[in-house]
Amino acid sequence: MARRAATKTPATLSDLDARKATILEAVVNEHIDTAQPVGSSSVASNADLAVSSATVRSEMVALEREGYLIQPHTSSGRLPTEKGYRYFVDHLTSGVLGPAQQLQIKDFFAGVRGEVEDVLEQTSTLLTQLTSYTSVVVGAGHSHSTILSVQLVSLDARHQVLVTVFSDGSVVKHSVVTQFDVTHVDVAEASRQLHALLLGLTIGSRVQVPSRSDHVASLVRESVSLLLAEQPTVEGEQVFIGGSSRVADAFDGVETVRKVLSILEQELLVVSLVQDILDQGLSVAIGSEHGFELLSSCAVIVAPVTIDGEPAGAVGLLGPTRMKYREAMAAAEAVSQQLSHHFTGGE
Amino acid sequence: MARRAATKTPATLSDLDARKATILEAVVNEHIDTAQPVGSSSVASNADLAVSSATVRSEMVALEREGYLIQPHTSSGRLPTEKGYRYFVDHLTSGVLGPAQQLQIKDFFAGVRGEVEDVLEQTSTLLTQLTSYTSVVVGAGHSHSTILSVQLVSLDARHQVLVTVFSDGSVVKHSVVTQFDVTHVDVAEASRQLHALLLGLTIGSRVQVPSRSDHVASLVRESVSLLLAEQPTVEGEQVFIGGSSRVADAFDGVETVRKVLSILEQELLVVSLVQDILDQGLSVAIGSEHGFELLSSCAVIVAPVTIDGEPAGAVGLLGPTRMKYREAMAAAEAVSQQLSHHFTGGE
DNA sequence: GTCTAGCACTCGGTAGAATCGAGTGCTAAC
DNA sequence: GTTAGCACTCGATTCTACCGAGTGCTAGAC
Repeated sequence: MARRAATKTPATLSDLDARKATILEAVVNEHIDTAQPVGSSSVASNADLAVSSATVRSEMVALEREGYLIQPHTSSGRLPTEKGYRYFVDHLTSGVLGPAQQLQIKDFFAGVRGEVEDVLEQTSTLLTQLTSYTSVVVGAGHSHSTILSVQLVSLDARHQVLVTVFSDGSVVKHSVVTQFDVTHVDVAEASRQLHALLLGLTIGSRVQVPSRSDHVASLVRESVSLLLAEQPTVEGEQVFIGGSSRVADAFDGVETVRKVLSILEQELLVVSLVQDILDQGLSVAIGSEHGFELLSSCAVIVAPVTIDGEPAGAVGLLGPTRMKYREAMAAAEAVSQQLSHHFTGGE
Repeated sequence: MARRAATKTPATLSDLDARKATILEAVVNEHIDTAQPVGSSSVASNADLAVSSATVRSEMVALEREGYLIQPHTSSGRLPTEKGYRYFVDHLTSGVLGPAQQLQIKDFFAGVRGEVEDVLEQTSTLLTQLTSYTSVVVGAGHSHSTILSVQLVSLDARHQVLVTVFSDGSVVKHSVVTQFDVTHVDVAEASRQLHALLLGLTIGSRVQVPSRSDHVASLVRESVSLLLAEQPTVEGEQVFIGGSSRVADAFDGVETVRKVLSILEQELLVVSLVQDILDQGLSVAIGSEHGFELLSSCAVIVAPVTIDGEPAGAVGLLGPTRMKYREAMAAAEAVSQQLSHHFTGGE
């Protein structure tokens, strides 16, 4: 699934002379603005190259031959191809946010507080407000965190709640149901044993459980298996999606909207999408560059979040391939940095 | 916000003679099927009334005068109005699910297990699969539950996690940040005091906190205020929305899709929407019957979930006003009953 | 009286023709 | 290498005619 762009791009992409590059950039910019095919004359007048439309046209023919542009039909303007967008993005002078947006980010992180989950969720709202695109915030799971505390609480004779606190501050709950009645004393004892047994371990650890057949031992065995059996890779990862209504006006076809929404519904897919892109070392995935067929008309921007230098999640933006890369990338960048700083500095 | 339908309906709605009722029903049924205006001839042939289209026409004129139907323009077929749908729904012979769907529900509840949250989330997926509409599952908050256990866990010198277990099995986490370094001993002592202080209380209770100025007392005060200050009405309520991509094909206009999605994004709104409808004693809210302007082209079906006879949440379905009421209501009904049973019987 | 067959009428939707114009490719001249 | 000029293409728009589904009305049948 991870196969494209990273390998192919450098070789093929950097061989555009200055004028071609300027023209390509102008086409992309205008198309992003207007959503229409771009003609040679508007490029000629628009860009700061002092050449006529005829010259632009012949250059466009070349750009089309090289795969950066396409014509929807003979004698219409040109559109950027995926490759065209890729070149554009790779050669983007990193954008600067407007002062209003900078202020908005600053205010947000100055004022935000509360639980990690709430901060992440509000961050996704912030990103959507900043960019008008659908945003994704992924918080890393606690797979590497150690267990700080384990407690078993009795609801009634056959129902207990297993509460685990991890060193990253996350709390996980498991329901334990027994086939036999247990007393408060049993639960307290099991709780004590579990705490002693699991303290300092991570999810996925193996541990020696008591093999006795009494109630306490059963409780302990059951609890341990519930807790340690979790998939260490994905469990505990948190996804917050903001502004999914924006897909409705980012894409024209109802069918496209449906496809994109159906992906967004599956949080695990979204996590792996973001992770995939990060793994490829990209900050933008355009069209088919990520492996998701259904998102072929989308571009995804990601920016990693770190805590104390350790990867701890990511923020992302999802829009049409003709999204406003410069602004969106700047926003994602700024927010991910602030978020990293927020969690690193002191919560 | 709760004003309509319940009061007005009985007087105005029940005065349709059998033939008008049959015609109205036929119009609604066909429109739901085809999404097109319905003409007199198809009604005449379709329904089991043995009259000509001309007779149907004159009846339709009457139905239009009384507000059950409208003509989009002169000389086209008729559409049901909100009032027409309301009559249709009120006189609906309660539908029966197909055997395949019954089996699907049965299998689902036979196989489902795990945390309450997971069950509710999967239930929303089930509802969407059954009906092809967007589904909503609301789990009641723990506002009336008592506190079973409170525990303060130290992350580092200035960060603690407050973990509270409620009698309904829910677990709530709060982060506590201090301006001063605290020792493990302090935390343990504060934890002990909190447990003693809060055991058996509910959210919103008032409690006497120590007024001393030492670290332990500060920790206790801070924790208590975090925990008890929560809004007892909405906090802790869980919302699971399934199949939001279905709105894309349930409505035609992009603008409508956008509006509906933007509502679904705001979970608190969804909760209050569902709650409103339940409070009105309705099981279906059509068009403007719920107070939400943006959802005026939607119908919402709700069915309450109870645990041991106590209200504990609801399931809902959201679709276009021309949704398949009979099937959708039957599905919501069946699922809510099974869900109630699932949580009542034994988790 | 109630129902229905018949008929003139309305009006949205569709198909085709004409037209427009943005944009192209090509070529000859600079 | 660049550009002005020009014929050409083809989607989009407009206009017209027309079809047909569906209506409302009325006169006659039951």
